Amino acid sequence: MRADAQRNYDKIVVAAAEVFTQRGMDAPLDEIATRAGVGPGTLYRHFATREDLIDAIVKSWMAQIDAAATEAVESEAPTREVLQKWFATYVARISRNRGGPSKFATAMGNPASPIYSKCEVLRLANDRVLNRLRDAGALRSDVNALEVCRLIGGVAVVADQAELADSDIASMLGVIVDGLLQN
Amino acid sequence: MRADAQRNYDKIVVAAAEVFTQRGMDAPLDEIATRAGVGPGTLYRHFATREDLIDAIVKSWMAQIDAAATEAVESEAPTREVLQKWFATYVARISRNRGGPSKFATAMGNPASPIYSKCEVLRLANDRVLNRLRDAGALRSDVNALEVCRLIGGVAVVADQAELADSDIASMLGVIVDGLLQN
DNA sequence: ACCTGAACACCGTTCAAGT
DNA sequence: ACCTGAACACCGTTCAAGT
Repeated sequence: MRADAQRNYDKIVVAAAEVFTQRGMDAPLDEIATRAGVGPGTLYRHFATREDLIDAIVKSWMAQIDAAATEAVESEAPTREVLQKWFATYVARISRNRGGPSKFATAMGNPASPIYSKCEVLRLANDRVLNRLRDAGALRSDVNALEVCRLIGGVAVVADQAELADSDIASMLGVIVDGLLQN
Repeated sequence: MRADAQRNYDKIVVAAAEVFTQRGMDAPLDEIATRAGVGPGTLYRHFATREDLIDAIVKSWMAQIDAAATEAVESEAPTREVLQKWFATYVARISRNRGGPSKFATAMGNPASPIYSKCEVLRLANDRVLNRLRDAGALRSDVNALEVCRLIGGVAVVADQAELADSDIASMLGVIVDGLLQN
């Protein structure tokens, strides 16, 4: 990539992170271009769709998700608490920007989506945690990581749209945790 | 209301029901006005916001929800099956139009929303079913109807956005059902 | 090869003019 | 009192002209 193109690309990503944080992931792309100091055409040259831009933004979120999953896998706390904490962290991470949970929900399990690879990271992180419980014989047998991503994603979407408090999220997650454990 | 106004109101509601069914609840209002044979200003005179229009449309859905709740309350089938079937019906009803689940999720528990009264109908229907289980001692104690509306609503939103099959919805609901029953 | 910004399209919303 | 439809605003998207 040419030096000036690389510079513009970086400026757009920085501006998008700021605008998405302030106004949510459905914010006008125009505002991002303006803040980055480039024309709208330049934004479109680098990111053909809004989702391509989102993909670049959430890239940096994934390491934190993986770290949280690792912590859950290695934790020696009771299974229930481990799961509850992991889900709470998961929701918090994908809810960093308003409108974000909905983007993940739409892309989850859809290989055609520009952010599909990020959804795969989420799914694999969940899979690691679930496998740890499965080995311990604590998990119900008819459930897979994709399904769990969707269940927890649903909580995140609703919490995002209705602007729920953490305590509301926690009790909703509690129901799902209990539904996943035992028998 | 003047006779011509009433006629236009009715035409708009009929047209909206058709357009929402075909194109979802985020369809252009302009298309509804055109199909109803009225100007855009007339639509705005009768329905100040999109949600006011949605409120008029979903009004006719509520009787079906109530009927399903009554059937669940009076059913003599095992609790698990009763809950599972009730939730499946609930999701199907609020998912009749694409984009619908998200509207309910946003309005649920928000008295300022134009469709709040319809959300209350949903909540009370859920409350009736849950009380039946509570009396039987089958329900966990720390959960209320609003929370359940949100949990099931989350499933509906995700299913709607990812265009999930009924079988996928059923297994997600199964986890929640198990999480709600016993202890 | 990349950038700019004018231009177009689409759609929500308002309001002056009409009945 | 109600309706019409032109007009405006906003925003996504493209593309001819420039470097």
